Amino acid sequence: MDKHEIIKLLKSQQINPTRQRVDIAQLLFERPRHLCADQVMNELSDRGLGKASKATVYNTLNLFSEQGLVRELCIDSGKVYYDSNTAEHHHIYNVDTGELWDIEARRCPSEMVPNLPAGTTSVGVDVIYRVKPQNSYK
Amino acid sequence: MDKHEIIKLLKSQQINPTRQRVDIAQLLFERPRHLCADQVMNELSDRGLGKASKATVYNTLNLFSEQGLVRELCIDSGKVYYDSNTAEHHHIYNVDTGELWDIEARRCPSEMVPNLPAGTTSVGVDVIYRVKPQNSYK
DNA sequence: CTGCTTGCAAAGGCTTTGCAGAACA
DNA sequence: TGTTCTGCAAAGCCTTTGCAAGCAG
Repeated sequence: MDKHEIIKLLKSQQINPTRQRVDIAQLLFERPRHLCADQVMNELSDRGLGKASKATVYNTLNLFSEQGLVRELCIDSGKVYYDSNTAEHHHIYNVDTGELWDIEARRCPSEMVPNLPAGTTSVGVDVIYRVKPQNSYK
Repeated sequence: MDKHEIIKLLKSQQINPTRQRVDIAQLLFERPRHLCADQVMNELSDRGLGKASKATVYNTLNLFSEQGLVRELCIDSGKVYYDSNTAEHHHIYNVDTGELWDIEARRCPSEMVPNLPAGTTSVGVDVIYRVKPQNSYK
């Protein structure tokens, strides 16, 4: 996704495309990724991209998430990952190595979808398959 | 589950049944529950049960989790919940109110279980249906 | 004694907040 | 000039750690 498309994307969500926001969006949307705040900070400086302060990175990621551009991922407590793939999908997580893969969502037969509590409506479903190396002792 | 059973349960997992551990286990196993560390601390003092220090509560919950007596739940980042229901099951989480319900695991037809990455083996699957009140603006 | 537990306080990691200065329209 | 952002530092929350004192066999 080039800079022009990024700006269009941000504007489409009523997000003012400031330099920092565009830079962060470029990292996220160059391909489907899972990034946490400090990875964003590091990549910004490792590449030629302009830097952003910690506060701005957090603000921006929260903003993107509120606007539905990314999806917050709660894999293991401690830190939040932001998933730039907003299509419905599930995850496989290697608890030993931290690797995280997207997998296509398995569409369940309708009789397998649970009844939601009265008065509630669905916001989404998170499915995480946790795996470990076959010869791990954990 | 009475005190005697609790002690037997702990011993069965090679856990020395100290006073603090038994008290914490009683909270968890009186019925299927989802508790985080500070809730455990509060309940210990709110009821006649003997108190435990923060460090001990955390150590104990981690110990129980390592020994498979409880399951760590990562619902929203920030804090860890410990689920005393270790039977295979899924969850419904109300993002507005924080309510959390157990639901029976839907056993998927085998063709819906994803292929795991080569060299890995399954540790478990977490499924969380996120819901909100029907008239919430969130 | 010796090893395991506890509890306090300090340290640590991640995230949010307050606020002054900068940028932009 | 007014609004919106940014960035620094401080504060906040949850959790872990270091270590001395306590307890049990």
